[in-house]
Parts: sequence; structure tokens; C-alpha cells
Amino acid sequence: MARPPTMEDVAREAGVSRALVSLVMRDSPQVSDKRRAAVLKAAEKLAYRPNILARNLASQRTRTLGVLVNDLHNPFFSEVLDGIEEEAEGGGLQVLILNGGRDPGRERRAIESFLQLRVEGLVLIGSRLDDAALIEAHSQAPTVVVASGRTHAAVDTITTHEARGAALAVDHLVSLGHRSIVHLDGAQNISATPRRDGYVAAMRSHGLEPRVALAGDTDGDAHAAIDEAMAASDPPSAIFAFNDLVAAGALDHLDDLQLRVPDDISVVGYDNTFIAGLHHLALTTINQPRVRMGRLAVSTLMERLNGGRGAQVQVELDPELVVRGSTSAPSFPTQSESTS
Amino acid sequence: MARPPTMEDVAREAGVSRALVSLVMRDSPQVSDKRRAAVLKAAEKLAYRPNILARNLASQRTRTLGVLVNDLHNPFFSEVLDGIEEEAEGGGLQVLILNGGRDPGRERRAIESFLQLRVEGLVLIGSRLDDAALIEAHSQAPTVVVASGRTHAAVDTITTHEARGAALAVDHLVSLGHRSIVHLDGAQNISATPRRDGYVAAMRSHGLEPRVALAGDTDGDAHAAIDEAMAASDPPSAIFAFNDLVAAGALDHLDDLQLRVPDDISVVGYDNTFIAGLHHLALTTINQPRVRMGRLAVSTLMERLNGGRGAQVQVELDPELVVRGSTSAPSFPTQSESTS
DNA sequence: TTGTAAGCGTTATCAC
DNA sequence: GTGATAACGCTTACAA
Repeated sequence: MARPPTMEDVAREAGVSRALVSLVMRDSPQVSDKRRAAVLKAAEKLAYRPNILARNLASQRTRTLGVLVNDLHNPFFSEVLDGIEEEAEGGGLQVLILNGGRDPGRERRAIESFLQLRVEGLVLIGSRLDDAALIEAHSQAPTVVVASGRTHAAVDTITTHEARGAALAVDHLVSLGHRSIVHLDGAQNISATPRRDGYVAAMRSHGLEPRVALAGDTDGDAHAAIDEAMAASDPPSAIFAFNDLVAAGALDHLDDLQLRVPDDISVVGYDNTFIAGLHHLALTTINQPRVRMGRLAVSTLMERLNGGRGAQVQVELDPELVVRGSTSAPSFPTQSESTS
Repeated sequence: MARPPTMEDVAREAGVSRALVSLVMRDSPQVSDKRRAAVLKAAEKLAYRPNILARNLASQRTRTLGVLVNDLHNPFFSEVLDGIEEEAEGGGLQVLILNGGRDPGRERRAIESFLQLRVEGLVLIGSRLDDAALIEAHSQAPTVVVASGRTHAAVDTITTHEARGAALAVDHLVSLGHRSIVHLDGAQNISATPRRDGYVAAMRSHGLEPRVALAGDTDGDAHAAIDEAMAASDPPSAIFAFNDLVAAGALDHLDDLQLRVPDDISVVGYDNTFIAGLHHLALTTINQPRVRMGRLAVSTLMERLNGGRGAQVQVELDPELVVRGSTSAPSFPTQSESTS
């Protein structure tokens, strides 16, 4: 690879000063049409491409956002990314994406990379970083946390009320007549706690006993948890899975076990990703407004970058129940019902 | 945000020269333990973070790879990314991800961004860029094209033989007894041509008439194409969809039409993403070794960066048929069969 | 082993 | 309008 041409080369070719070329590249109005044309022609001829590293270093600005995504495999995140990219494009911000891969160590390293690259803002989607790390990041670049299932003291937050979302799931199942409902817990996922807590509280409010089985946040994580739940003396009539991926895994394994959904057992997911909408899954689930969350994250960040805002931004959107075909009334009375 | 500390600040704090700090930061062995400790302590105290922009500018190296992904929504791509990230991490390369969003204009801008950032190599996954653009990119930074469904004259390529993959699908369906097989075409997708061509050739080799319906590469693109195909006087007994996403959309719409899969109609996808493996879809599909393709892309790039290699690398892996539950023998003889 | 000083390719502040 | 020239924060010979 030959050394790329520099501004100096273009200046020489066009017979002007380097500063003039710089002005043209940033299309400053205060350049004569004649010179501008000459510079552009020279740049074209040399296939000149501004060195962003040098530009950012000199200008002390990067106009770049770092977006850390918890898990690129989960469609939930790519849909939030859509919103982020739309809004960033409108604001003239470059978006850089790094994948946390559901690994806190990797998340830390990603943030470090972003900060070393001097991004002007950070968006953390579904990140597992603790408050200390968030505050540390925020002190270096304005940070907004998206979809963490709670608000954070010191950082702008865009999230949904996930405990309420979990309650929507439970209420729906209870209203159908279910009394024995197992929750497949999200384990290390940042949203595991609020969803589990919401589930537990909602169960109790109905006078029902919560039953939590440890699963995870991917489709492979449902298997063992289902086995455990179904092996109980009192198998559940419904399952509230941590998210759509886990719910899909649950559907698979219930199928292995010859259990029909929803006839033998009902299943609810969370996130309302496109997977839930597939007719063959037809997953009843809890919607989060993903694209909107992404857009809000970036617009919040932009307000901060533009110097506005003092108070923390804590947006908490409402989750919504989306009923599809994976839930129905239990086919026969559950044990707890028959004894009550 | 306070101005971040510079190397100069650290040097002053530690009572050494800036160059010494630089050596420590890149942990050079030729620094005395005493000084090293002092520098690290000062850096720690000031929460110093090297400015990568400045480092890259000065060293004329970035150790960074730009990865352009055609569509972050398609799980196929995130799985290729897994391979890329694994291999890059091993090689000490930073990976930057940009989303092409299935839009050639956006792809061009992404490449431009990467080149301006002076990435040392480019990986284009499922990119729609034409050869001229590829050659142009390759002249600036070694470029490897992944999963484009063909080899490219002037650029390293890691792909599978997609015409052969399509033939596997057709052969499978024909061996089950299907004779009327419609292909849902990938439209603008880079792989649309090889898969369609492979389909057409395979059909002809069996003495069957190819039937192509224009669809696309997302789950929403199947609807109209299915309607068109099923409205024909001679509706097909099997569908070979462009990819798993389209196949999933096809399953949905066939469901709308009250057609049972595979009893009334068989469906084959392409890519073997996790979606195909969901029991409720149980999609027969064509596998591409995604992670391996990602790893190969990066290892190829690294060889180039290390100065090795003259000849183009053209890796063409074999696609594989994965039979699941969405295909079976047609339930009743098709028209063409009954007349033969 | 450590320090000095000359870049790296820009932007930005001044003069002219 | 245009052109010098000093930053920007770092790396890297080359000296010491």
C-alpha cells in the first residue's frame, strides 16, 4: 500500500497553501470559487482522503459515538441499533459499534477502547457494568444506558419498567387461569433482576408461590431449567421466560418433551423481537419500543453534547403485553387450584 | 468533561521524560523496574488513558480492522462476526463494525469512513459493492470479501459455492419427488444471482422448468412472492427460499394461506442460522460454515498485513444440506408427474 | 536505560 | 481570501 496523499500533496498540486486546502475540505464559505475548484480537482486527481486521525487530534473533536452492544446475536439489540443509527445520522455523528459478547471483561475493554478513541459519547445497551464503572465512563464521556431495566443514579437512562413488564406477563397468565407459573431467570443478564423481582412480586400479589428456575439469556439456556421445572412433583402449567430467545429455546425443549404449547403448557417471552412474531412460534411476549429507545438514547446524548441539560435524564417507557398463540387457559385444573 | 491528562502530564508527575512514559505504555522491556513503577503509578493516579488518535497518527499504524456487515438483523452475519472477533483478538487487532443496512450508498460511506480512519484491513461481509469499488478499496487497504457467493478477480475471497448450495436444495427436493419447485429470489442481495443460477441450472439438469419469484432477503419479503407463486394455475409443491429469513417469512405466509408444511408444501432455506434450528420451524436448509468463514477472513488479512502472500486467496468452502422437518415427499402427484 | 527533538497530518489563530 | 505557523498527543530515531 502506497502512502496515502496528504493535504500537503493536494496543496502542492493545486498551487495553494495547506490551510486553504483544509478550508475547502471542511467546505468553508470563505474560499473563492476559483481556488475551491482547483483544490477539489487536485484532491480528486490524487484520490485524497482526509486523515480523520489527524483531523480529530487537531480539532479536539471526533463527532463519534461509541455503542456497546451486549449481544449481537439477540435481535433485540440490532433493533435498538436501528434507532441509534437513524438518529445519529441526522445529527452528523459517526457511530462505532463494539460487541460485548455477554462478557463483562470484554465490555470493560470495549469501553476502554472507545475512550481511547476519544468518542464523544457512549451508549451502553443491555450492559452488565456496575454503577462504579458507569460513573467512571460517564466522567470521561457522556454516557447513556439503554435497556438496563432500571434507572441509574448518575447516568442518563433509557429503559422500560421491566418489573411492570414481568407483572404484565404474570397477570395475563393468571387471568387465563394459571396458578403454577415458573419463571426462567436471566441469570447474569442485567435485566434478570428486575424481571425476576417483578415476577415474584406479581405472583405474591395474586397469592401465588413464585417458582424461579435459573436459565440465562440465550436459546440454549432453557433446556436444563425446563427439565428441572417439569421434574417437580407439581409441574407448572405456564412458563414466563426471561426473553424471546429463551422462550424459543423453551418451545423447542417442550417439543422434545412432547408437551404441546399452549394446550399442555403456556409460554410467555420478553422483548417482542421478530422471532416472537413468527407464526410457528406465535409467542405471547412483552414489547419494548426498541427503535424509539435507540433514538432517545442518541437524542439525549446530543443534548448533552450541545451543552444543554443539567439534570439526569431518566426515561422509563412502558412495556406492553402482546398476546399471540403461545398462551391459553390451562387445559385441566392445576393442583393448587383443586386444593383451594 | 475535563481535558484528559496527556503523556506530558504523566511524565511530569513521574519526574521522567515523555519518551520514557511512551516506552512504558507500550511495555517496552528496556525500562528499569524503578522507572516503570513510577510511571505506572503516576498514570494510575492521573487516570491516564493513551490517546489512540495521536498514537496511530505518530506510529502510522492503527492495528485496526474495519468490518462492514450487510445486515445486522440477519443472524448469519453475527455468526460470521463471531469468527472474525475471535481471530482478530488472537492477532491483537481491534475490530470496528459498521452496518451497511442493505444499502449500497451506506456501504460506500462506511468504507470511506474506514479508510479515513486508516484501518489496516477491510472485511466486507455480504457486501453489494461492485468490483470497481472493491478494487478501489483494496488499493487503499487489503480487503477480503466474505460470503459474496462468488470469487472476485482482484480481491481475496472467502465464500461458499452457492450455486452448488442451491443445487443441493433442488436435488433434495427432487429426490423427495417434487417437480414443481419455486425459488424465492434474493433480489438485490449479492448472493441472489449465484443461488438463482444454481437453482435454474439444477432444475434444468433434472429436466424441470425453473420458476423464479422475486422476493428479497428479509422475512417480510416472502409474502408477495408466495402469493404470486400460489396464484398460478399450477401451484408449486415446494419452495426454495433465498435464505432462512425469507423461508421463515414464507412459513408464516403459508400458514396464513392454511397450507401445512411439509404436508401441503415443502420449504427449504439457506444459511442454517439458529432460526432454522428452532423446532417449530425445523427448516431444512443449506449450511454455510459461518464462524470458520469469519476466522479465515481475518487470518487471510493478517497474512497480507505481515507482508506474506502474493497470489489472491480464493477460498471456496462447501455448502451442506441440513435436512429437518420442513421438507417431505409431495402428498399427491404433481401435474407434471401425472402427465409424464 | 533515559532524554532530546523531529515528525505524523490535521486544525486554528493570526497576520497580510 | 489566503498563507504562515503554532498546536494536537503521541512515536521514534538518535544522543547521551
